[in-house]
Amino acid sequence: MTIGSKRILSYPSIRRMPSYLRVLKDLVATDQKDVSATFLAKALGFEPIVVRKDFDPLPITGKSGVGYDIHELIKAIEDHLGWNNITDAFLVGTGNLGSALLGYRGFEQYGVKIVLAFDVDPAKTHQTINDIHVLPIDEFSTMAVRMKVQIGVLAVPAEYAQPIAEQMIKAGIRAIWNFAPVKLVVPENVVVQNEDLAEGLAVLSVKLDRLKTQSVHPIPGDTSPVPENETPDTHPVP
Amino acid sequence: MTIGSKRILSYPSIRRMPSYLRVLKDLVATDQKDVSATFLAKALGFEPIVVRKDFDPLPITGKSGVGYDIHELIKAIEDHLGWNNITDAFLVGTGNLGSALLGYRGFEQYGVKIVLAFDVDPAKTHQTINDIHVLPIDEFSTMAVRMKVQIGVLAVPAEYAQPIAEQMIKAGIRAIWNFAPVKLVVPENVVVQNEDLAEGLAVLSVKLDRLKTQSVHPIPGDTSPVPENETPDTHPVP
DNA sequence: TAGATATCGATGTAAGTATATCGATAAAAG
DNA sequence: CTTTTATCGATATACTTACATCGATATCTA
Ligand SMILES: NC(=O)c1ccc[n+]([C@@H]2O[C@H](COP(=O)([O-])OP(=O)(O)OC[C@H]3O[C@@H](n4cnc5c(N)ncnc54)[C@H](O)[C@@H]3O)[C@@H](O)[C@H]2O)c1
Ligand SMILES: NC(=O)c1ccc[n+]([C@@H]2O[C@H](COP(=O)([O-])OP(=O)(O)OC[C@H]3O[C@@H](n4cnc5c(N)ncnc54)[C@H](O)[C@@H]3O)[C@@H](O)[C@H]2O)c1
Repeated sequence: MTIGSKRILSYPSIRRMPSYLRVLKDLVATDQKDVSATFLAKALGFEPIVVRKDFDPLPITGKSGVGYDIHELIKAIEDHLGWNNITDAFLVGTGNLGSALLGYRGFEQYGVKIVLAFDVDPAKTHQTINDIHVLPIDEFSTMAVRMKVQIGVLAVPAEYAQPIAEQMIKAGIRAIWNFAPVKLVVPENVVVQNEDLAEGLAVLSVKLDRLKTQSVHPIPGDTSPVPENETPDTHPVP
Repeated sequence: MTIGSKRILSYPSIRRMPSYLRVLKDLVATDQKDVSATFLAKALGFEPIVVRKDFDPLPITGKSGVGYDIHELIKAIEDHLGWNNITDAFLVGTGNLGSALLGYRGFEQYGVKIVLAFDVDPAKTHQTINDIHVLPIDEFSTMAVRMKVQIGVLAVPAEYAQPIAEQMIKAGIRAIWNFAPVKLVVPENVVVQNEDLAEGLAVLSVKLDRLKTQSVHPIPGDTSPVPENETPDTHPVP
């Protein structure tokens, strides 16, 4: 059973990688050279076993009794996610959410940089938000083709999401980060990642409900102070 | 094996519920009375089996050859999620993301209404965003206690997330929707839902990478037009 | 140097999800 | 009224993910 040894991260693993990166990058400032799975687990609220499993497919190896080399680990993760060289992205829809995204400097840490934005509303175009120019949507295709941009961020109202997605794809976009609560219909050679905030809200509601109903039967001699409470995410390979 | 029949939705199911709700509410406008799992599956890109499994724990039943009663289904979902009577929430941090969330009218559809916001920056307080008042953070506790608010939305910079969370909890907050990329340490009787956009970005990166490398070996006689491309989320009960 | 402690990596188990199959039922079509 | 089609619901299977155990190895301490 050694055929094609598993060098592919599962989606749950992939989702945890940004968290690891954050902690690891904080550690770089320290004089530490190595970090243990136990340490990362505690910092992030996972189980140490999960951490080691997550790193298992990466082309690195930890040392017993020591842990993983921090720099090696960071490099391995960034390599796997393709975050070493930052990829340019275009954003469409500079409304509430779109301009929040533009105002966020954090994405560059994750390999993506929004370099141009577009909107249909003349009141919003021909200005800059956080140093990013906002152009009329008509110029999207020209610019996308010229700059060979492959990632598009979709932050328009639901009813315009599909047509804008199609326009993106025609202009060469291969990956769409979709914030509109709509299932986009796209060709096979285009990937979509839907970001639906309502999912998290639904989970929160249910957790709160279940918390209340279960606390009707309180744990006998328990007044422990500071545990945790997380909700993860998983998924099979499409 | 009928002891305590499974009336509990899995987390993946819970995450799909908002999508169902959206489609169902659109259907209400129609004159349709029933909807089949097949229809919902097609509309959302799931498998019909998944849809039926998702509805199985709900206290409703579909009719063979017909489907589910739309109104019954909506009610069952909203009941389960506790979204029938809207719950008030407070938001802290009216920066880029926070004000985007305030500008969004959609959350009420999911049982949560942000009724007050708070910030530490005097330049941002004592104004309204989308008709929601922004107060100084010092007033949080008083207002939370007075209004018996149980849900807090955290949209402050990472370094302030933990202290603000603690302040929320002292004021009676039981559920925190956390947008800061930080693991919050909270007591057992408080639930946290972390919303980490980087997760989705990580998934998108990998999907794009895998798309490119696999397309080196194109599927032989395949030029099918409009398939799909989704990435779901799952998780075990804490 | 010897012993205690921490940690990895491999292997195995359990839990949770997704998917397939099939009989029964309801509506529509002939 | 009979046949066809669509659909649910139950059961079974496969797959993915999380979790547990244990031996081996490295570091630290006495
Ligand atoms: N704001 C939030 O917190 C939030 C939360 C969850 C989901 N969403 C989703 O994100 C999307 C955007 O939300 P928002 O609150 O920013 O809405 P918004 O109305 O504030 O912004 C939408 C922007 O898209 C622009 N636009 C409209 N049609 C366009 C077109 N054809 N081409 C280019 N630009 C166009 C508008 O001019 C506007 O600037 C929506 O689909 C919404 O459902 C938003
Ligand atoms: N903007 C995005 O697109 C985005 C994306 C992902 C994650 N986030 C996360 O969301 C959080 C907010 O991001 P942002 O872009 O809105 O940042 P921001 O700096 O624009 O806004 C932060 C707000 O919090 C306020 N604040 C600071 N300390 C406070 C305190 N002690 N009490 C009350 N208010 C306080 C500030 O005054 C400011 O208004 C951050 O943790 C960020 O990492 C943002």
